[in-house]
Amino acid sequence: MDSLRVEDFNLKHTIESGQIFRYEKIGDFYYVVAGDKIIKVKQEGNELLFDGVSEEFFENYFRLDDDYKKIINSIGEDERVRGTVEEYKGLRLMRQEPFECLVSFICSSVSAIPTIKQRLNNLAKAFGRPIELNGYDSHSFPEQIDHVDETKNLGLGFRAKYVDNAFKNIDRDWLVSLKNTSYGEAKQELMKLPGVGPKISDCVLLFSLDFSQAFPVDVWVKRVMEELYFEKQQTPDNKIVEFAQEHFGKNAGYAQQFLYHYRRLLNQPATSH
DNA sequence: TTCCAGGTCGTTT
DNA sequence: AAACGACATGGA
Repeated sequence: MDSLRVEDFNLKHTIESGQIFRYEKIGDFYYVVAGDKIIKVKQEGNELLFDGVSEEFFENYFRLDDDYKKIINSIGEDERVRGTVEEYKGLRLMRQEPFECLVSFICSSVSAIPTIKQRLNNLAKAFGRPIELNGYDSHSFPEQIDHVDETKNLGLGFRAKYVDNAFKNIDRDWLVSLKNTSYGEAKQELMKLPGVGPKISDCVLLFSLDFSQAFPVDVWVKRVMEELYFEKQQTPDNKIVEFAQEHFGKNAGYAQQFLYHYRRLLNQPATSH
């Protein structure tokens, strides 16, 4: 068991804010599956205790390199966001592996989070390999999949063809190389992929490719933005993105994550996961 | 039973 | 350019 001291870090809010889906809480520990690794982690005050991955991997995955104070000061200039930052202080963006992130969010469209988690676990069970840590069993994210036909009931629905295409046709290195382009160009490139529109693109850009200005607009973000910034008037998603990036600046994506988390918990008090 | 969920696509105005 | 219905599935 390794440990790291952290400041302004809240593990619960970070893991349970809809960025990742394949995690389970058992006792005080979260078991997070990322790629072919299981990360076992719990927080005790300003200390994170973890097992299953190197310190280097851990710091990268949880973006401990972010200048958090600077980021929340910046987005907190807006008083509505400042309220959510105070309530959920320590919520961090994570840095996922791009291809796994892309497939995860292709699987996410018009679905509730428990359903998405189930789908990804089905996919891993069918095409990944067994992995284990301290008695916790799971399956790695697949390298490749066979054709996802209807007989294999993974619950993917109409997304099956998009997932199939992603595994067959996306060059992993090309995906990573989008980091070296501009936000606008990277988004355009991602949107050429079948099943990938502006929202999923922004999720991949924000959660895996370090574009912190990306501002994914799902039903919750749309709701909270219209309530707080558009006088409850229906507003097209692209107008919301445009406004947010202008209003919140280069860390708009961080503001988005606080607003999403805040608004979703308004509707689902206590129960969580 | 109906409604909704971290949307996107093809078609029609 | 914007609006609209279809698309699968599971949980409340």
